[in-house]
Amino acid sequence: MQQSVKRGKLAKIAGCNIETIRYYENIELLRAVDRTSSGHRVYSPDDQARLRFILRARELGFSIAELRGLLSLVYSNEYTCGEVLAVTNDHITSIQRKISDLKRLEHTLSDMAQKCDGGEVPDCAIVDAMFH
Amino acid sequence: MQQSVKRGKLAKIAGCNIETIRYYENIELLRAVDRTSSGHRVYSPDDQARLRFILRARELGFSIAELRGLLSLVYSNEYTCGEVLAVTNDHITSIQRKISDLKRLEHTLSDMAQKCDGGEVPDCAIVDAMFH
DNA sequence: ATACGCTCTGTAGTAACTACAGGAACAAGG
DNA sequence: CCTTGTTCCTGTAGTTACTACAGAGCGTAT
Repeated sequence: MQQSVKRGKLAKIAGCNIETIRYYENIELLRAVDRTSSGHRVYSPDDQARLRFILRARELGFSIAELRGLLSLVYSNEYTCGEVLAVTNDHITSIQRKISDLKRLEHTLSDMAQKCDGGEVPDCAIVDAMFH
Repeated sequence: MQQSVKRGKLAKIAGCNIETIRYYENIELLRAVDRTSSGHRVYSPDDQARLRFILRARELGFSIAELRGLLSLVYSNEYTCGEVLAVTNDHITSIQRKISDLKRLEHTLSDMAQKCDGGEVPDCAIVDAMFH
């Protein structure tokens, strides 16, 4: 009971929106935590750690589906370093793919922008390119 | 009437899902096109060009909000090259920001993965890092 | 005439939250 | 003890850009 907090305070210390916590409970990323007699949620230090883990993984771009896999590994108390590494490497690959897609996009757009003189006339290489 | 098509065929030649076209009509990116007497939509070559423009801009990563601005410029018949270039440059900037965010993420993850030996033991640098 | 495929409509689902409304509970001041 | 203000509860709807489905009507080929 020492470091228990309610939802508002947890949101503040964890650095997320208060509604996000309820959302994570709804989709069962967080367990249905203990309540006071009047129904207010009470988060133990363990609950707080799990939320921090979730938020950190989300910051690192893991989807909630990926995260579910990660959490069940970690909380099974039977995970191996290799299993976690595999999930992480998959994720790195998908980030690299996104980066190269965006770079290609940037190139295309920069090329288009360069052909455009930015003048006052309604004859624009960008528009032409978009119409093909 | 020469090159008019219905929704299914338009989707096929434009390379999008048939429902996407109706969606664009709902949100008023595409106008409510002419109908046959029985209510089937009929797309003129102009309608087809506008759809291609929209799909191409979406491929280039313009959001629908940005696209709306672009379309009203282009279809006002009063746009200048400079105006289009400004929208495009904003968009390039936002893509560059996304790229650098993703690169930072990739670095963090790669660092974590490198510290992890991928072994069979349940003691993982990645998990440690996620718990802080 | 019948079968098959395309089109119509409205509605609900996707991801990952965020926001709001209406009501109960808690904490502090007078 | 009462009032006020903040926090909490619930359910529901909105966000972005689509996609999917159900049930009905229409078009065409045999």
